[in-house]
Amino acid sequence: MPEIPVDLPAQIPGQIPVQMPVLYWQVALPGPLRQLFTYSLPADRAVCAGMRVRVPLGRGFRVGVLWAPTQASADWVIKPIESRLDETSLLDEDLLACLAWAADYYHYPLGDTLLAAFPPSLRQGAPLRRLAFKLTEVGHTAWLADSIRGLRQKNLMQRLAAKPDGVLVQHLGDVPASVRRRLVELGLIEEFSILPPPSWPEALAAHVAAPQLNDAQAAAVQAVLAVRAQFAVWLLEGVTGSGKTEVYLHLIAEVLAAGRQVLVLVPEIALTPQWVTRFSGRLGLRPAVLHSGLADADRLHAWLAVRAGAAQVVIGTRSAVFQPFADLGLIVVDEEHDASLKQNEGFGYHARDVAIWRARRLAIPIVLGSATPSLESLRNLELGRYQGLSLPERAGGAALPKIYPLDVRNQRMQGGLSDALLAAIEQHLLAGGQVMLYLNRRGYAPNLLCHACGWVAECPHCDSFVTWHRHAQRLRCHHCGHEQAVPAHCPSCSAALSPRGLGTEQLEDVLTALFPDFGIERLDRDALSRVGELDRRLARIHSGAARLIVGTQILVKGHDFPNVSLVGIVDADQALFANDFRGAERFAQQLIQVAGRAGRADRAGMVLVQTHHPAHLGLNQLISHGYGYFARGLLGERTEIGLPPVRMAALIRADGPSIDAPNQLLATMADWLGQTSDERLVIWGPVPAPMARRAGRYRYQLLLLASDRRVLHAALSALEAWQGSRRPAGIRWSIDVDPLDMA
DNA sequence: AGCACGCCGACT
DNA sequence: GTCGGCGTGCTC
Repeated sequence: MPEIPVDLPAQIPGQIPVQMPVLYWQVALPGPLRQLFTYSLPADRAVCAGMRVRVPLGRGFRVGVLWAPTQASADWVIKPIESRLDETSLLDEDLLACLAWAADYYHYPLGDTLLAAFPPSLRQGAPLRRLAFKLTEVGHTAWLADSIRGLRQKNLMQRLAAKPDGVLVQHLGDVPASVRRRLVELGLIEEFSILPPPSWPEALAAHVAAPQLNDAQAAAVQAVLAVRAQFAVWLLEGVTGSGKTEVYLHLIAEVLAAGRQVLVLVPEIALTPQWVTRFSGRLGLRPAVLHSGLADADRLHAWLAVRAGAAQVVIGTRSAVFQPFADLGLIVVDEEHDASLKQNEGFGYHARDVAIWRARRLAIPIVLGSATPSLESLRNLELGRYQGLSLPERAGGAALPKIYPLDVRNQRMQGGLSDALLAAIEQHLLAGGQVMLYLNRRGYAPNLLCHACGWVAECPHCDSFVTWHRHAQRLRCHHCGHEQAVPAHCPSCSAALSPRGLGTEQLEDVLTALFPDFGIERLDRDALSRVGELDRRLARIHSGAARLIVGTQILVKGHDFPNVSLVGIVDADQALFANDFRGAERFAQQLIQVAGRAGRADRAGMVLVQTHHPAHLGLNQLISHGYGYFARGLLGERTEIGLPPVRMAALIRADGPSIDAPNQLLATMADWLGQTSDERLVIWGPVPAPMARRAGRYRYQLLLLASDRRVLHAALSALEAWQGSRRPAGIRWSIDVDPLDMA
C-alpha cells in the first residue's frame, strides 16, 4: 500500500528549521501495552482525538490513534509524531467515548479496542487519499497533436484525456506500471492524490408493499415511535413466526424517512441474501451488509459510506456495532439471545450491550427482538430498565406447533430413530409435508471404537474423541481442527473398528435408505463450507425437491421453512444434562427455535422430542407453560444460587503447555484477590476448564462473581495492575467479562 | 505484540 | 570456534 502522509517533510532543503512551539499528545497504540504513549508535534498542526498517526516506537513504527493532549514528562525522551495519516478524526466523539467505555468495561487494551473500529486497511495505516493519474499540460497538448506513438501509451493517454479529474490507480490495473512510468518520465502524465467521495448505490424504488400489521405488531410499532427521539430499550418478545421482522421494517422505514441511519445486528449465520432481498425490496435501498467473510476493499467501502451517511441501513454481525455512523436513529438487535453476539476470544464484547451503550449516548431507541429472550434481558425487563413489547401470536393466524416428549426407553431404534418417530415421519411425508430432524452433532459418528478391546480414537491435542467423517474418510477433532486418516484396524489389538453414536451424516444415510422416494438435504457446517451452498440447498428445500431436512444449529437460526409440518429432536438427552449452568437456558432456546420452524402456513406443526427422561421437570415445564414461564423459573434459580445475570461475572482463563503452571498462576491470583479485594467478591476456583486440554494446551479458569459491578471491576483492574506485564513463561491469561461460553 | 539483548547445545 | 534456542525486559 503506498504511503501518502498528510504532512509535508518537516524540513525544506536549504532552509533553516524554525523552532516551533510543540504540543504533546497521548497516543493509543496496538498491542497489549496497557498504557498510552506521549509524543510531540509542532503546534501549528491541527489535530484532534481519533486521528490516526504514524509514530516511532522502539526501533520501528506503529499506527496509533491520537487520544488526548497532555503535558511533557521528564521521565523519558519524547519522540515526535512522524506523520498524521488523516486530515480529520475518523471516529467521532460518540464513537470514541463508546470505544473508551468498551475498553474499560471489558478490560481490553485501549489501542487494540480503538483500532478494532477501523477496517483492516485503515488499521494498517492505509491513507484515505488514493493515488491517481491525470494528463499534464504538456500531455494534453501532445494528445491533441496526436504525437504519441506506442499503442499502449496511446491507450492510457486516451483514457486519461477522457477523465480530466484523474483516474485512480486501482482502476488502471490492466496498464503495466512501466507504461505509466515512461509517460511520467516524458512529463506527459502525473501522479497525484485525491480523496475519493464515498459512493453508495442510488436508491431503488421499493417494489414490495408493506403488509397490514396485526394489532400486536401495530401496537409495538406505535409504542416505539411515540418516543423515538429518546433513549429506550425495547424488548420485543415475539413467538416464532409472529412477524418481528415486519415490526423492524416499519420502524426502519419511519427512521429512514426522517433521514437518519439504522443499524440491524443479526447472528452470524443468519446473514443470507434472503434478508438483504427482503430489506431492499421493502425499503427501496441497498443495505450495507457486513460480516466476517467480506473482502478488505468492500469493508473499507462500506465503512466510508456509513461514515458519510450514504449507506442508510447497515445489516451486520457483531462487529457492525462499531461502524462510524454519521446520524444513527435506530438500532435493532435481532435474536438478542444469540451467543454469537458475544466475542469469546480477545476483545470479549457483547454487541447487544455495546449497542445499548451507543443508543443511550445518542438518545435513540434500540429494539431487542427474540422469541426466546436471554435471562439477562428478562431480568432487565423485570427491573424496569427495558420496556416490554409482546407479539403473543403468529402472524396470519397460524397455530404454534405442539411439542410432545417421545419416551424412547426400551424402544427399538434404527439409526437413532424410534419406531414412533419413524411412523410420524412417514405419515407427514405421505400427507405432503416436509420433515425436519434436528441433531446437534455433525459427522457420521462421534466415536470410532474397538469392540474387542475398548480402544477409542482420541484427539492427540485435546481431551476429546475424534468424530468419524465417513464421506470424507477422515477422523476430525471438532475442538482444534486436528484431522487424521481412518485406521483400518484397531491400533491396539488389530480387531475391526465400529462407529458409536449418531451424527448428521449417518442420519442422512439412514433416512435415504428408509425413505428413498423423498429428497433429503443436510444442513450443517460440513455441507455448507462452499459459498452459495446454503442458498442452493435452501432453494431445493423451498421448491419441495427435498422433503426431509437434517441439520444442526444452523436450522435454529432464522430460516423459514413454511411447509415443515413435523420437527423431530433426535436426541434431547445430551442437552438436558449439560455441565454448564447455562445449559438449560440454551436447550430451551434451541428447542423453541427449532420447533418454530414447523407449521407456519395453514397447518399446525408438530414437534417430537426423543428422550430417555420423558418426566424431566424442566422439559415438561417448557412444553406445557412455554419459554417465558420456563425462563422466569430459571431466573429464580439463578437468584438463589447467585449466578449471572443476578450476580455479575468475569472469567479469568489461563493456559499453557504444561499442566500445573496455568493452575498455579490462577491459584496465586485467587489468593491475592482473596486477601486484597472487597469481601463481597466471590472467587470460585481455579478449576480445569470443561475441556482441560485443547489444541495441546492445558486450560484452567477462575470465576469471579459480585452483586455490585464496581466490586468486580475494581478487582479486575487491581489484578491487571498487580500482574502488569508479568508473564510467566509460556502461559497466557485473559479476562472475559460477562462470559457466555464457559468452555 | 515485536524486537532487542543475553547466556547455553549441535554444527560447517 | 559459530548459529541459534527462547527467557526477560523495554518501548513515549
